[in-house]
Amino acid sequence: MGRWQPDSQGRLEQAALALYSERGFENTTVAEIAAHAGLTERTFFRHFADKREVLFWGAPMLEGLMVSAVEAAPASAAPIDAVAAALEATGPLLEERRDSARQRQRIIDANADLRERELVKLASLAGALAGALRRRGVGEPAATLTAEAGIAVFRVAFARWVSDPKSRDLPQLIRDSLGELQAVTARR
Amino acid sequence: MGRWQPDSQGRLEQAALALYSERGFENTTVAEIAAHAGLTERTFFRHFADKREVLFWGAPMLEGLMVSAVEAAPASAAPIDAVAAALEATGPLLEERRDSARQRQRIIDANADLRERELVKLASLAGALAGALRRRGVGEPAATLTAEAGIAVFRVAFARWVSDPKSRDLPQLIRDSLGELQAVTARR
DNA sequence: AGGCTGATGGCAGTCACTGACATGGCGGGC
DNA sequence: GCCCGCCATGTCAGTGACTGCCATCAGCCT
Repeated sequence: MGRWQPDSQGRLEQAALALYSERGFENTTVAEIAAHAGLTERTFFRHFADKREVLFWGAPMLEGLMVSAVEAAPASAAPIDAVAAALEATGPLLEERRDSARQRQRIIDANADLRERELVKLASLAGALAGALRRRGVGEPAATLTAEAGIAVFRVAFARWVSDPKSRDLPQLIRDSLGELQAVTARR
Repeated sequence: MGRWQPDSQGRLEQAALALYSERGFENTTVAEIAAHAGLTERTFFRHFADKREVLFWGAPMLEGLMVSAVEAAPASAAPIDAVAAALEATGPLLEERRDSARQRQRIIDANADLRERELVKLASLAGALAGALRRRGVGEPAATLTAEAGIAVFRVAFARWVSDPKSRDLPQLIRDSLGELQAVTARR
């Protein structure tokens, strides 16, 4: 038997989610999270850069998924369609974790600091998408604008998917939202 | 003569800008800012909610300006055109303060926490624009998508305006960026 | 004159986060 | 089979952002 219990990071994450849900993010101290995981405060900060980051553990994976999807899109695809494919590519991953996504979103929505951090992650996603587009030869500011518009579509679709318990699946909501964006930005 | 020097808030702001510029946001303590303004740390927090907020003092004014412009747009204007008018309406205000806008942006760009707060302010702008659109009868998700797309356009245009010392004026950059967005999101 | 107000000071406390150093199983090399 | 270095964790002291509470006191109002 090892000197330490296994999966410290996972235990910290579980403890944090439970406490944030029960008493709210602000009313939970890092020391409490660590104690519930059988660890110390100092160890928490070795696994997570700060108290908020526990909730955004999966962001880099999502980012990688989207970037791969842009890269996998046929060279003939228009930038906006490559981005649409990237957004839809997150469908299976998220559908599979719909319940935990919903719990996580409740926690985030209840606290301004967490909403702030969420914006950073979405901005990072937009930056990664824009970079992937530039690697396809898309220039600036087209790459940034396409990526930002895509993230706006994703936000709208994701919000609906999370809030409505019997909404359609995420890729369909993404396609719908993209259609709305195109209708709304169309030149007359 | 009053018991206190006048314009505490202004003195705090000036001291903060100077110190953030000289030694960076992270290497400046609130106590130092307060001391430079001839006040105490406690008073700083009576004027600004937190250490970052000093730099985002003008955001509510910008928000009000944009909302008024949406309200002033003719009822016949399409949502995207009302938003475009709102973005362009910030031109005079910002052109007038181009130098301080540039200094402020250098400070923000140099620090992750400040970039994070900037995202909050932009999201707040988007929310206010979306609300103004809904009051014009625009439904959801069209209102949110139009507002978010507009803010993306503003970000791109503002970044160019700030970074390029001899760029065209802001309203023109906004019109150009909007044109690019429309080109990039157009249905084939 | 007396009392009220509003901006500020002073102070103690909490908590997020950091750096430096100690500890001790475990796995690898010999 | 023993030693040694690694590495995850513990321990501790410190800094700095932010808050609540109460004191102060010039100016204003009555």
